[in-house]
This record gives sequence, structure tokens and C-alpha cells, in this order.
Amino acid sequence: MKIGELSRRTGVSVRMLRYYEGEGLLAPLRTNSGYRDYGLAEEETVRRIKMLGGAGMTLETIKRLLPCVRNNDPAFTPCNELRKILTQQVGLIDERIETLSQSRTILAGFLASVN
Amino acid sequence: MKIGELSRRTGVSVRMLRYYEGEGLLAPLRTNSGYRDYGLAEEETVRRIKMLGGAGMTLETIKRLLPCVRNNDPAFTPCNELRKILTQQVGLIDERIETLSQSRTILAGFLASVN
DNA sequence: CTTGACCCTGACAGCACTGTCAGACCTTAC
DNA sequence: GTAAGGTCTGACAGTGCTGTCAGGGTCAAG
Repeated sequence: MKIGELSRRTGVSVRMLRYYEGEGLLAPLRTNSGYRDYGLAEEETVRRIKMLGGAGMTLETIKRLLPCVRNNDPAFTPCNELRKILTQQVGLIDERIETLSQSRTILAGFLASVN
Repeated sequence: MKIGELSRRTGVSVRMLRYYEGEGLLAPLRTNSGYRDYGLAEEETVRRIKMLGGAGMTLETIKRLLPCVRNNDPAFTPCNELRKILTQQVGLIDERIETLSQSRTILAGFLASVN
């Protein structure tokens, strides 16, 4: 399928679809005339990228993670990295939450002192 | 005092001190030769900016907030905005925490499924 | 008068995307 | 064959800071 259709089907903008490719996350075939030609596998990949991105991951991180989940037999992917990256990401999120909580406390303190 | 000293005293980089000024948060006097000349009031302002920024606020937001806390009689500042902005900010932080929590859940789910 | 430390302005770079525009080609259908 | 709609590449803009560099002036000490 062409890029416009993929965009419609996945809800990812044409711009971002091209960007993913530029970042090495996607490598669709090309027609003779140079049009990108996506298959169902690519569509699935885009959905995964979208999901992982929705979980706050950088494209860079997703790129490292993608080879581990590309095929559908999760248990057999030779990816020792997977757990490591995932764990790392959770830690990162926890840090951010911690920072925000501290900020919240400070602000709430201000608010209370203005009563 | 000159910018270098203020930087040392507050721990805010010279670069950022000038940036604050560009954004309209600070307006130090100038010596004849054009050097910025900061007083104690400015130093106090910088500390406030730093604190508010540390609480995750945008300079833009801080700028709106600053007039409300500049002088030292908090109760009398004619700033109905203060509470509003502060409340808004807390709400914003809560949203971000919520988003991150959701991401965390997703990632933890992945992690569990890889066991 | 020279040296070194400090200050000035202006501009470029980087992060991690995301939108938009320009100029040009392709495809499909009427 | 022409018009509409889709696609291509490349580049600039904007977010919210923050570092760094270039080219040049200032100030105090020796």
C-alpha cells in the first residue's frame, strides 16, 4: 500500500512515516516510480512503534527494541537486550515521576502559603 | 554586582542569566561601559526563578507569576492570578504524572510478558 | 603599557519530534 | 490530453532551554 493509505490505517501522519524511515525504523519497498510500497508487516511495525512511542519511548530506544519484537514468536527472539532496555525505561519513568512529585509538593506548598 | 558574581552566588549560569533578561524576567542596571549591574533584589529574583523553574515551570509561566511574589508582603500583592496559575500548574503536573503512570503500566506489562 | 580575567552581543548547535511549504513527478480517470 | 489528487525530496519553523564560540570592549594589577 502507499504511504497515504498506511497513514490513514495507522493514524500516523505521512510526515512521521517518512521520518521513521529516515531514522532507520522502517524500510519499505519502492515502486518503479519511487513511491514507497508498504506491506502488512510494515503496518504491524508502525503499530508497534506507535504503541512504544505512546509509552514514552524515544525513537532511538524503539529502534533498539524493534528487532526483538518484530516476528511473532516472542519467546525465541535472541534478544537479551529486551529485558534490559525495558527495565531501564521503567526506571527512567520512575525517576521522572519522582521529580514531578517533588515539583508538585513544592507548588502545593506555595499554594497553601497563599491561602 | 556583575554577572559573574551573581552567577557564582546563585548557581545559575551566565548564559541563563542573560537569557532571563532577554525573556523579560530580569532588568538589571547597566554601568557606563555597558556591564550589567545587579542588586540584591535581582539576586532574590533569580533565586525565585530558580526555585520555580525547579518545580517544573516554564519561564513564560514564571514571568507571569513573578510580579505576584516580587515584594515581601505576600498577602497584599494584588494578584488574583497567583492562585489560578499555581492551581493550573499543579493540574498540569498531575496530568503528566498520570501519563507517565500509564506508560509505566504498559512497559511493565511488556516486561511481564517476556518472562 | 601589557596581561589576564571578565564582560558584551550575536549566532549556531542540539534535543526529539512534528507541521508545513515549495517545486516537481506520477497516476488515474474523464 | 488534461485536471485532480497523491507522492517525492529537501528544507525551514517551533518548542524551551542550555552550551559554546567568535570577535571585540573593559578593568585592575604589575
